[in-house]
Amino acid sequence: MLLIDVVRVSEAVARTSSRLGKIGHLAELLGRVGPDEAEIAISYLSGELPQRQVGVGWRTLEDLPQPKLAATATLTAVDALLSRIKAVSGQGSQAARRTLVAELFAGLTSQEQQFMRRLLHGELRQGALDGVMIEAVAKASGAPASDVRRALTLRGSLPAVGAAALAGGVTALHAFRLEVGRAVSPMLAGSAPNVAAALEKAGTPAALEWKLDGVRVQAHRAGSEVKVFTRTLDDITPQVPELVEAVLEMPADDLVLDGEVIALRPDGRPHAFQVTASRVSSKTDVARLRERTPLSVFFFDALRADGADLLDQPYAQRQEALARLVPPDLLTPRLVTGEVAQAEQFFTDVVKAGHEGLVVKSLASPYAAGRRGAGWIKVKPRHTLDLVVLAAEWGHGRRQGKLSNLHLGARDPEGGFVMLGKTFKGMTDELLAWQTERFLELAEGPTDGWTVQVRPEVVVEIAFDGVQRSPRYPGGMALRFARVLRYRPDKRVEDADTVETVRALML
DNA sequence: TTCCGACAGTGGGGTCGCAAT
DNA sequence: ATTGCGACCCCACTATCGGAA
Repeated sequence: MLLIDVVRVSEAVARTSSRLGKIGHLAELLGRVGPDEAEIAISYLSGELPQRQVGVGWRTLEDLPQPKLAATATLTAVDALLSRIKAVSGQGSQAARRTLVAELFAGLTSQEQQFMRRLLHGELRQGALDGVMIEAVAKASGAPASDVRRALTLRGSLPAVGAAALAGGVTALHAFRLEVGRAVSPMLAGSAPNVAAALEKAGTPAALEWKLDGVRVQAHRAGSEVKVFTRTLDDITPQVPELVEAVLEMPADDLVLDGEVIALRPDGRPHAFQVTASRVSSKTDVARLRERTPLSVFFFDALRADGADLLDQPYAQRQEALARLVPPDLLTPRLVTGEVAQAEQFFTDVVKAGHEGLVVKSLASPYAAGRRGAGWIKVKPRHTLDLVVLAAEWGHGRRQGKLSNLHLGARDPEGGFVMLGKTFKGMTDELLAWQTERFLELAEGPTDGWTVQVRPEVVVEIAFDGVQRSPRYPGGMALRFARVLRYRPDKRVEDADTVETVRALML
């Protein structure tokens, strides 16, 4: 199959707003792709590369060779070239990589170049990724979507699952099983504004677990071999020896556990997230790093234990298995209750202990891997500040032509403003239209064609999760997860919060 | 007919490893 | 030694479609 066939379908999908229409276009192509090219086609049309990453980003794609006029590139040829690019990126010069990237793009028409560039950026923007492709695979193979989804959960790769479904239908899908040593898509949580709302969603009584601000880990043990994966299924085993040792001490040699790894201070309070993230991502000198910044692990779920898969068991039963295997000090603190007052007290306690909040879990829910919002709901406290808009950046995609990303500043009592970060979150279309007009009126000073500097006259109420140390911003601090709540036309700039107020929140 | 769950899109700050400067 | 890029850790929120109620 030619790349242009895939590109044309992608464009048709992008033009269709109906999901069923998108699924129809995708399924039609899956019906005519050969078995040796199915994985590549599924991969591209769900916005991924079979190679995952090939070490090519926006900078490498800045200047590309002249496009060809005739579309002759085959899927397999393009795929082979991408594999070579990945191999060179793994060990070799950027010059060699650029040569191969140029070779790839020189063989493509301008239409194909556009597609490949977006694919490499991870910004397909056709309105269809995994969720829609699952339905398309189901339609093309005649298998139920739930079977496709379940196989994906267990296998972690939609191209592999899709190709199997196209070749062998439902039977092939049922052959996918949880395999110790291969990561399962982790179950994700939805969110609620407060504990009462979360309890309502989960149903009572519910389990409330501490939400620790660390890195999600999935630990597998087969005999004396342990592997640890992140949320995106990356293997981080060498970086977390503490966790490996803890799992090896457990009285079972066939298990899969879900938990969170976090760096704690000697007094038991958590380090800033940056400290945990740094430890977990450091690959060199791990032995020395662990002495200075040891990692702790807290497990909250068991996906396999005692030779049995537990994914379909209700939460309460998985907890029993977990408690049998994991020593009490490695269990995530939890409380089962249906009383709102008791739950709110637990929330107050966890925040006072310096942690992020709670995850509220339905006692009946199975481990619905890879989906958000099923039976788990997170609750975190929310801070707010009144800040001043210092600049705005033009948006991309559906926000093209709209000023989107805001530069936020706190008032400096000595005069001027100190930038604390940016946000593009929380804006409705109506708000985007309004702020575009307003900030163009207030535009002032130099522009790089991308960022519009504005007179600091507009006060905006910002919600955020916390203040973190920043090596980037002048005040040495930045807001974490900032989002717009509303504009405050009733407030003057002199009423905005000061740098001192923000600094006090960092301590 | 209305409601709501799931999805895609739009980007945020911080850190590491690696190659180029 | 420093800088820039790519990848990946954490992530919130809105718009939209289409099945559920």
